[in-house]
Amino acid sequence: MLLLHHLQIKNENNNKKQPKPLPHSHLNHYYCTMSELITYIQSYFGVVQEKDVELIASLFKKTSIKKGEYFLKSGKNSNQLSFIQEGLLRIFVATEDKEITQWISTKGYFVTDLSSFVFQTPSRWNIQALSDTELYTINRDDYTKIGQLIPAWHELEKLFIVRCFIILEDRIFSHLSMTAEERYQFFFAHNKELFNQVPLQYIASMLGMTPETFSRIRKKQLS
Amino acid sequence: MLLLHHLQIKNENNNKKQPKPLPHSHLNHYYCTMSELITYIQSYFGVVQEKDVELIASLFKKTSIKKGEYFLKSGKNSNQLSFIQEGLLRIFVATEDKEITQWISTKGYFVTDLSSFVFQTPSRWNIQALSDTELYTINRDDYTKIGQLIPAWHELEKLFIVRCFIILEDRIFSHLSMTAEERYQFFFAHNKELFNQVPLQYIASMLGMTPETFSRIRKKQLS
DNA sequence: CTAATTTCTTGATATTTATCAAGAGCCAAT
DNA sequence: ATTGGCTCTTGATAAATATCAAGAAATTAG
Repeated sequence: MLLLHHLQIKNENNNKKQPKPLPHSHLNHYYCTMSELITYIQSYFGVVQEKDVELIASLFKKTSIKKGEYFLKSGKNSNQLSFIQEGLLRIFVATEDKEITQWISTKGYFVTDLSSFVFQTPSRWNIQALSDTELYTINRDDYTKIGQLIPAWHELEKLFIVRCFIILEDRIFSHLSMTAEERYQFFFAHNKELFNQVPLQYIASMLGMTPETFSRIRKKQLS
Repeated sequence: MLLLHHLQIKNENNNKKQPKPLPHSHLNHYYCTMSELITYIQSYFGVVQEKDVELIASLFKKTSIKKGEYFLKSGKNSNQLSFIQEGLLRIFVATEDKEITQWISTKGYFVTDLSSFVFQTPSRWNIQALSDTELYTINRDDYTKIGQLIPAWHELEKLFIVRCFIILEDRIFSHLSMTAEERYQFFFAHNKELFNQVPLQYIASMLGMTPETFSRIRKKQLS
């Protein structure tokens, strides 16, 4: 029941066909959303088996963390994958002298350290709540069960991760081909809402510039 | 037979166990090597089934392309995945005024536009041979067969792609946290050989700097 | 081997971005 | 409402990197 609201099941697309990728959205996704996932599941299985969706949904438990608390600390193993129902999480690395924000995950996205979750290695990132956050969380053992119970799951999962891979390729490309100002503009065009919700210094870091540079570019854009 | 030389099958590790990730090698891989793949297959299946390896190997056909020829042109769909037996391929984007090199794939690596290969969308990259290159190539239909014939293949494939994902995460992080000089040093430390093999301007582009900046940093390092 | 072409280096200069420092604005807790 | 602590802005300056132009070195083609 938990997730059915988000799952948006529609019994269309009766034939099993190759999933289409979403429009190629440079830079504006990272971890992927539940509705994206479901679009995949639908197009992949044809009709989503109601019982399978129920099964998957039942394995996610509602959890929450308060602003400032950590979802994951670097060095720890990640044993959970969460869907953000409401709230914001910042993924960052603390170096000697400063923090580098790798990404900010918002409502509707999945979050985990994929590396740590999959391979059970120490997490490279800290993940901290920027606001009180509600999650639907599945632990690693339960997640493994999905693969055992739904034969085509791994194939689907692969497609999902490839999409994330592509998004990262694009993000690298943005650093090879765009100036700080261009990265700002692009990101702003696709993520306006975020600018009112989180400290701008984190967005600056995520885009690879200092808060001062960010502030100056921002001023220029507003005028 | 084709690939058995590379596959380096060893009938050790008799129990099926969780594959360990390779040491976390920031920035120095992108597409992954056959031996890495096989390490995975081995640890994943426990003992590699000789017949399965034969099967996989038999689907790869030896092909070659001459220096300057294209393995893939942007806009075309990628229908092949290749293992580089010998040679060098440059993955790049041609913009109005310049070319941006996204990566250089060397002997021992797989190469394709993953996005295009998996989703059959137009390739975003050009892939061109920097030298006469020998490949073992599998087409998309045959690749699909592997998944049909070896049930655990998709799970394994997922792990492989997650590894590639992690490498990209690190590469992004290098742009958020390192200067051009630091990126040069890091890359040089891990890829010395490449500096004698390809035009340095391509490495410069790949690291996100101009050839002039690259040249000056290089001079500084040598002295 | 030689000429043509491409690649690399170097210098001068411009632009972009970072750093440091100070103050202003904004929130949140008392 | 007031205080304290963040966060953001702004200015002055420094450092990093890009651009443009020319020539040197290396490579390739004939």
